[in-house]
Amino acid sequence: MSEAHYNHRFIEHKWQQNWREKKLYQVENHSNKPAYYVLDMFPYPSGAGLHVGHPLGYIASDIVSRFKRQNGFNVLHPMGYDAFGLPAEQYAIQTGKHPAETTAENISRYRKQLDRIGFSYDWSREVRTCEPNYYKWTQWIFKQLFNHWYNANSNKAEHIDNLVAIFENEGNINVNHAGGEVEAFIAEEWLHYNKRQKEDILQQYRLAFIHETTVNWCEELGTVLANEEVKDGLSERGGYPVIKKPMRQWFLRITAYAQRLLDGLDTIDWSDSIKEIQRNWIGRSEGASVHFKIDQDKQNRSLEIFTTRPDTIFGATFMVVAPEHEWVSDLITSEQHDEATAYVEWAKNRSERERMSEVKNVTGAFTGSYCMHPFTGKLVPIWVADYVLGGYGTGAIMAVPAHDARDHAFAKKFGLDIVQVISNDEVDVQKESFDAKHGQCINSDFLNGLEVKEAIKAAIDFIKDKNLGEAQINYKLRDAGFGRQRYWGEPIPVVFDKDDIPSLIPDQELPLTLPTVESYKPTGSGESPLASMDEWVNTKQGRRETDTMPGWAGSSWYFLRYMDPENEQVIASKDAIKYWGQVDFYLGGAEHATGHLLYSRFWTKFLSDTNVLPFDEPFKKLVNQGMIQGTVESLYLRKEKINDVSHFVSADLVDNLDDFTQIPVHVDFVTDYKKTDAKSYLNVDGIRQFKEWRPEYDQAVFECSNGTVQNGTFEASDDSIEPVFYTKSEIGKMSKRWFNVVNPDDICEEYGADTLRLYEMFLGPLEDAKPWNISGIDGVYRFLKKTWKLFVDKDGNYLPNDQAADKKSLKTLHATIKKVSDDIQRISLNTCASTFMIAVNEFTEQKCTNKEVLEQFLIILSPFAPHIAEELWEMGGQSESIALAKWPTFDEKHLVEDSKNYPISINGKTRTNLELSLSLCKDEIEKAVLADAEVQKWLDGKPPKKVIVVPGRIVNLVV
RNA sequence: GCGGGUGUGGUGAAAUUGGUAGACACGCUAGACUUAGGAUCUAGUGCUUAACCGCGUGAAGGUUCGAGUCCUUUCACCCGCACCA
Repeated sequence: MSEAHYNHRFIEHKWQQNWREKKLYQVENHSNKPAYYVLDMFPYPSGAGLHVGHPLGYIASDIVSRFKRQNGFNVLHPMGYDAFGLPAEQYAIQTGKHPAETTAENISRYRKQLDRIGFSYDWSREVRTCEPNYYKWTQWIFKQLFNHWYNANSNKAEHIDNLVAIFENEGNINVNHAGGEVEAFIAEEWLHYNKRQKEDILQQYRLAFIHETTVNWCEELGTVLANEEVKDGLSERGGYPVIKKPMRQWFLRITAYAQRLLDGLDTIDWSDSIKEIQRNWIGRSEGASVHFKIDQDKQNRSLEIFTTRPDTIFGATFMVVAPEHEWVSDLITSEQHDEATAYVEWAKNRSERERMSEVKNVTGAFTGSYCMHPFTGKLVPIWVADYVLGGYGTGAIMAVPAHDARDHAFAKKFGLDIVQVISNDEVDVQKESFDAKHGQCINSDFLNGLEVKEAIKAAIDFIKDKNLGEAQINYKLRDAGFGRQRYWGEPIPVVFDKDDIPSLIPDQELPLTLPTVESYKPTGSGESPLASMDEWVNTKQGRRETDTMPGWAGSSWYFLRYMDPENEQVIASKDAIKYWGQVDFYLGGAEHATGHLLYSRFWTKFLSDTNVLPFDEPFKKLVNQGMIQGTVESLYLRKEKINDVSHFVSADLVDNLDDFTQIPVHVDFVTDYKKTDAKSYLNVDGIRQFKEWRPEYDQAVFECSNGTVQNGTFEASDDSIEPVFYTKSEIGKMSKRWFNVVNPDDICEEYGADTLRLYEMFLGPLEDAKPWNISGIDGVYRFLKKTWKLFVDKDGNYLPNDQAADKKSLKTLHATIKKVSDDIQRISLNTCASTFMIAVNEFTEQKCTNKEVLEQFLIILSPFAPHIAEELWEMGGQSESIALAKWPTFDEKHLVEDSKNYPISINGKTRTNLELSLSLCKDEIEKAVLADAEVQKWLDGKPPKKVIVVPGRIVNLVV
């Protein structure tokens, strides 16, 4: 006897247990079916648990997985955890609880939440980046990077031993590599270098290398941050100030792959916006490097600059070097010493934040030195200014104030010459620079009369001919800092000997496991908590590296480990990698555009160079799900206290926002939260709850338009009984921080996982950001109940039977098959949900009881709502899971119509409809339309000027 | 400033190749039924109008028999990058 009513709690529990026991979603690495790999970006298991936004992408990818499985693919659909990270460590600092412990707890909570939603993950393949048997391979990849260099001739990574062999034979004269600048040496010299010198040279070549640089130092977090982790001079996590500080750091030479990372974008199916973000980040620009001979230089040196506008070289009236430029102190003359040195010191000590916030405010100083203009031979002064960046190009520029806004501002401020060299009709270059890349050269000797584009070519040719420089390509992309002064990360498998020369620990000692420490507090000296563990740090081979790897290390290759998670010999077997190949479908947030998504592409290319992988792009197709937003509720608080008492003011009374700060309020206290057509507000009870929650405001006054509330009593200014204290409602992130989190568990409890799944899809296009709004969920729940009623009557009897299906039902079924099959493939999952609703409405109307039709419908519904589909499938006597059922084939013949209700438009406006046979030809249709009484009325007896007949679509008359 | 994206009812949104704009839902309005529910069913619901007409996809032009869709200009909002020479 089945349940008469749709009971989601019972059904979902039953089937989740059944799938688990049968290991239904476990897959093998061998199959005669084609492989398909569907991957979610694995989560960082935070203490807050999942909110309804997280599963959005997981639901979509689960639908694709189930769809592919039913279409005959062997589908790899795994899940795991990105388990190293700062929050667990900060929690440990506060509580002393080991990060491994909190991480494990968070993971088990995540798992429970995920299980309730009915995903088809193969959990036997779960990976956790913090497990030694996982990070063993992260360390192994690091070792490979250390042991390789980038050969710019063969355009791939090669083993460092090959490089050493070359050095021993012929020095580095013929070596063309991507990496640091190295002075030329011959074999003889190499052989005479000592160990230290050799290693210093090799460090310029290795893809993982240690290097003294200025880093983004965050005092508060006690760590170095990558550029990506710094936003506007503040740490992305926590918002603490970040300054520049010199430090010895591990780096990965991602810049070696800049061009390939750029080129590879053309081969993958990702959104334009993500590709553009990456292109922008890599920041390729073409131009020329030019040497400007320094006047009166004892060493006879030339200042090398990079420009994308060599066509404007005759307009270069001064030079600028960055304060970090290595020759700055040499360039500063004794007359200029005091002023220029003071400036350089000042500029170097400015924090990132100060530099950014004062972009408009140009600063700089004259060094006292001059360069010789390579084209004219004139002397041009050399300035130092921090608008030129030490890290880009050569850290020096030729300034062309007439055609570059920044140079222009600088010239104006310091009274330097402005010489126009590109003609234009719009701007007076003495007042404003003309930066556009078009116009003709003037005042430019042999370039005169040339268009900008031609002039660039001509100038580069000249530069090359005269040996003044060469054509050059620069990238904004920087090498990636790889060391973190943190505990909760992968130890870097390196020891330093007594001469401080780094070497790798041998493979058989991997994994180098993370020891237990007494304190997780950073040492403050910039070293990780590991540094205080003498017995761990000091080994026979030397002193261990105490930095750990950054968060992105483990996530840069995790998709490979799912293929063969237990393998102890290699990161994954060749066979497994060959069978599964690239990720066919990758789903996750767009916020990883310049982090994870770039680093994993880099590692994949590297592993491809070293023959670990047969492909060099990790993710063939990428879809970015939009954020599910929440409504943030806040109260307006006067910045100034009145008589030492805090005053909150109802939103309708607030005029000048500058006088107020916004204090977030827990949405549970708010009346009419998110109801349509109602403004949300606090009543007396809400105010009381708020004060209990934030006791520091216990004495506060709440001003509303109908009175004030203080100490729990409401003094009305009119005859109202209840205060209405309006809150400010804004669409924003769903986050613990804003107290507006909706837990998927609650939705599963009330409406069921199938409703949650279908509703999240129904909400709108997957890639769009959309606010979570509970009110629509009833419609989806009703739909599932209606679906249930197609199969089960009110007494619990199973309804479908073997009576022949009528034509209409077959038409509904096949239209649905077609639409849903197409829409899943173009990831238009919201329209699938509507299509199901239409189908169920039609079947209900048709009183369809044909078992075959209804069961085929269940199959296509099952990726979206697997539990109810499974239950109704079983009721029909099926013994195998619906997840293994074959996706129905669409048959055109059921959709063929013999007539069409033509819209008849007159002058482009639809006026009437006419039912006509589809077998009619154009002329016959025209005749029939003109004969129609309604049409005649519109024609008013006159013949139409023109008749357009589109058979099967529309008829349009022009009168 | 540069790059990417989005603007359609009271709300979430459909409209895949230019062919009946607003599917499917939410909400709302009436009504039915009743084991009074967060139930079910029926009808209506872009604006305007008694109705016809008219007007309607951010705005203004254009192409076309026909434009949400194509072209030009422009406005607003969101996201990313930003002193990158």
